[in-house]
Amino acid sequence: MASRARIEDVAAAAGVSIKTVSRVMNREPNVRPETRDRVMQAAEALRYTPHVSARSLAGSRSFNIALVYNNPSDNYIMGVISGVLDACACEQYHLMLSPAALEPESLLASVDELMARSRPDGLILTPPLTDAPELLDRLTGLEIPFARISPKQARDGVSVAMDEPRAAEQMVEHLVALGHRRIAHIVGHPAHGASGWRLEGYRSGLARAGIRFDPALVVQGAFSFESGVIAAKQLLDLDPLPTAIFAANDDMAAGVLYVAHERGLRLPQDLSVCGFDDTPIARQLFPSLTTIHQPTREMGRIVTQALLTYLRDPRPESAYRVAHTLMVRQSTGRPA
Amino acid sequence: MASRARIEDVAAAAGVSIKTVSRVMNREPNVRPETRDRVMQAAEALRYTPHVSARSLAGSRSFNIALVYNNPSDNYIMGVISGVLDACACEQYHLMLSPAALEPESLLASVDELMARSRPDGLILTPPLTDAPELLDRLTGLEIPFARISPKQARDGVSVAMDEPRAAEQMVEHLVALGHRRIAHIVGHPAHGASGWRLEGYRSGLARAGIRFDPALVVQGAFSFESGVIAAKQLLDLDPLPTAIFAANDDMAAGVLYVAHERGLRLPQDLSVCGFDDTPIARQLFPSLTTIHQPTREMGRIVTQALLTYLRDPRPESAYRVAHTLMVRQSTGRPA
DNA sequence: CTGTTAGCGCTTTCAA
DNA sequence: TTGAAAGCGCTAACAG
Repeated sequence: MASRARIEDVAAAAGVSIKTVSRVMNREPNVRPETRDRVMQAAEALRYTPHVSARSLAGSRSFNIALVYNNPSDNYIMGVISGVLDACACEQYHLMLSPAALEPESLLASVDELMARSRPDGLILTPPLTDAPELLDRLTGLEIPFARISPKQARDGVSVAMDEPRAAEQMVEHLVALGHRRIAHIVGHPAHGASGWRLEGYRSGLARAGIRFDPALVVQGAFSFESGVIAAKQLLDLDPLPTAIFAANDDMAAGVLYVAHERGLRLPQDLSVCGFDDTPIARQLFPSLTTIHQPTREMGRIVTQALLTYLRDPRPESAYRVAHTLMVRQSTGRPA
Repeated sequence: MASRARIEDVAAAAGVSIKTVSRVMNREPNVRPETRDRVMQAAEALRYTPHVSARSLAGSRSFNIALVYNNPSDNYIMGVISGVLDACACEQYHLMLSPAALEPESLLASVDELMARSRPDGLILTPPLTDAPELLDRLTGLEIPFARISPKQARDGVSVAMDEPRAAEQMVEHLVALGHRRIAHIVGHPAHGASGWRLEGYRSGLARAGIRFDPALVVQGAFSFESGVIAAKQLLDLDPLPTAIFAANDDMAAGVLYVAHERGLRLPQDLSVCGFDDTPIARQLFPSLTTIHQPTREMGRIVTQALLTYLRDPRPESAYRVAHTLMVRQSTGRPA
């Protein structure tokens, strides 16, 4: 590979000093438009790309942001990653991946390691790390900016979230409209804010339909397929059976479908099932799953844009909200 | 954050020159063990971590490797990523993600962009990019080292793969042992080497069992759920029906299950179905899917270790092989 | 609005 | 086996 053009080559070609080139490349003010154009042309002609390490060393920022995650769902993380990369591409930032443990000790250890090695300019936290108090305290202490996806507890700083209670409520409304009254709910993992919000939406959905809340119809799960299987067995041992089961995510809903099939129930005639998130599995199950679409990629993109903006110009408030969509498929229908 | 220790701090603490510290940190020879120990202790005491940008600028390597991917399966990519990160962590390398298009023009454009911005020291290619001729030619021209996961066509350089034909053959053996003779196959996407290997294994499995190859039982798919649905409909319109369908991946097998359920077939009594890859969906479908486990994380780890080794000491040959596992679950059984 | 100078923290080259 | 000096390519602080 022919050695790349350097800033001084561009400066020479444009007949200016390297500092002026630097100004243009960094979109700093105080450059005459005419000069700017000349520099831009020279840069393009030489196919000049600033050397990240040199910028980083001289400017003491790394142009890295890190995504700290601990989430069993590959689809969720890949969605977020795609969005983060979309936003990074626009601003010449790079993404560092940082899988982390949940236990405070090793979580903090891996974050310290990350800070030492990658020296990111900012972090993005995914649930449930988004609400890990030790982590938030550490980052605050380090004075490193971070952005949070779907945080349970509000704080100053950058965040993005769906209106999860409302989405869950709409799911219940959908079931009620089909004629269901005996609607069960499988709660998600307690560490995730989403579990509480979805339960909350479930309850308010029932309340709005004038259906009494029945604790026997609410079972604790953990967002995993296996936890859905266990919860489904418990719910399908009830007498009378619920006519619908609303699982707090798609994986648990898959567990419900599994048990329902094992027991020979016809879906959705004998039992309606719905999930949450709209992961690819929702389309691939039989019957295909009614669920709430969570726009993970968009969330990743928005929260990253907001973080990068924040890095330039910190403002205390920037909580973004994204829209969800109810995806009605084959797993919900009128009760027999 | 208190400013981090620099190499000169370590040098001062250990009573040596910064060059000696540099030698120790880079595991270069020509340092007395005693001196080395002293430096190591000082480094540890000061919690010294070399500044990546400074190393990169001075040493003209980036300590980045890039993963170039274009693969619809989140699980596959996340598996590989996890393995790559495992290997990177050991050697202080960083991973840059580079989603790419399949069309040669934009593929090359995004790779050029990657090279300009991240200046990776090496690349890792996933299928089907692993076999994109334009890409391989470009990288060879640039003289940038790359490693290939599951390459279709052998070349010099680093690679890792499973024995896919043998795995597919074993799957057929499993079906034959259950008593199946009329075994259909859904072929994967033509751009992937895996499609050919799995078809090859299917054919040799039949041959070894003395079963005549019947072209009517082989249908083209594309590795997607939808393509599996279409192929399944075609196969299940046959008369007589096949007693088993071997899909070249799990997503297509999910499509087969879907159609089988729609048609009221009992599984596995009326039809055995099996897939390939052992993605999470294999456990979550009903009935759970017999499949071949592909160790994506291990593949990512091995190919990265090999690439990093190659960067230090290029050798023409380093093709690694990983083991697969037949996962027998509920979707295969004796034909009625 | 533009240019000059001095580093950023490390590796390299060469000398000791 | 060790060290001194000279950059790597860029930005920051200041001067014009």
